[in-house]
Amino acid sequence: MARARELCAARKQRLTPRRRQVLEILLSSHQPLGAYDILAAINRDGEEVAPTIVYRALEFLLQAGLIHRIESRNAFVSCSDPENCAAAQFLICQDCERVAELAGDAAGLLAGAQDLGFSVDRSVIEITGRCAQCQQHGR
Amino acid sequence: MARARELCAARKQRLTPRRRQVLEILLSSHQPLGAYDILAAINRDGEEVAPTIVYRALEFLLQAGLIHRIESRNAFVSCSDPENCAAAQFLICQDCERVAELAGDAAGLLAGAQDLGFSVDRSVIEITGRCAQCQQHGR
DNA sequence: ATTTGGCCGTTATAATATAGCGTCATGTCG
DNA sequence: CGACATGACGCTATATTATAACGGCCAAAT
Repeated sequence: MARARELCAARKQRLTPRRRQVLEILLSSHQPLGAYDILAAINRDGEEVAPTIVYRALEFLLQAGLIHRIESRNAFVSCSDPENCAAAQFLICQDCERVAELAGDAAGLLAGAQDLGFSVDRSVIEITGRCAQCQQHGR
Repeated sequence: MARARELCAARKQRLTPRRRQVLEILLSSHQPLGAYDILAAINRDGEEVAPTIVYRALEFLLQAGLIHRIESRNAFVSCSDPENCAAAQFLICQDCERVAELAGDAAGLLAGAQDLGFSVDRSVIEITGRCAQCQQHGR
């Protein structure tokens, strides 16, 4: 969160209270949340806010690289390394629903795309399965 | 399409007329289609069918490995190599909307996940950007 | 002080997806 | 053959996810 502030300040982007609130909710969740989960979290605090508000904050946080969208889940998760989050990869456990973010450059994948003359803008790498822990526990 | 029939026959899966129809629509589109696009294509032929019908056919085709879902687009596309489609990768052009499917095993990515004790079920690899052609044409 | 641009809030609606139930077809087994 | 099980289909309804369009407010720049 402190880093998020610094990053935004450095880039002259405004990390407004609303945006902070949404980021805070995502940071303190240890699993991905849907937009309407975030909405519910806000409204649980007594506010009565519309979806569009949440989506706008999410859009900002996404473009700022502070969060990621898990496409295969329609969900959002805070980025573990905002300074350096160009090409994140996720391991998503079907059982415990936890998401691990792998850093690193997707090996040669993006390079391969660029070899084909393709100019990469954004990559989505999501691997679904069962984590080691859930396999052990036979869940 | 012929191969789809063979595959289903070999596996004792029923490629019913409805499923064939949906697959046919996807095969003859050279870009990904949303479920409601497919629905519209069916209804254009004079039928009056509900979304649920399309989603059911899509679900079957997905699990049969005959089509893929493009998660970042909520869209579906026929698989270019159904015999061998465990881990597809897509290059998605923002300008022309075309999707190229790369075969191959995602380099060491999946192996890397497995090294962590993660048992892989399904992988989504979608790279968005601009294809060589669209870059040239300055679109 | 005025303008400008960005953010917020409101209302409404669009787009995507699923639930639940009854029926009919197909295949199985006595 | 007939009874039954299974899976596919179709219908109605509804849930979930996401965006459009407009106006007000406030902070920063002029």
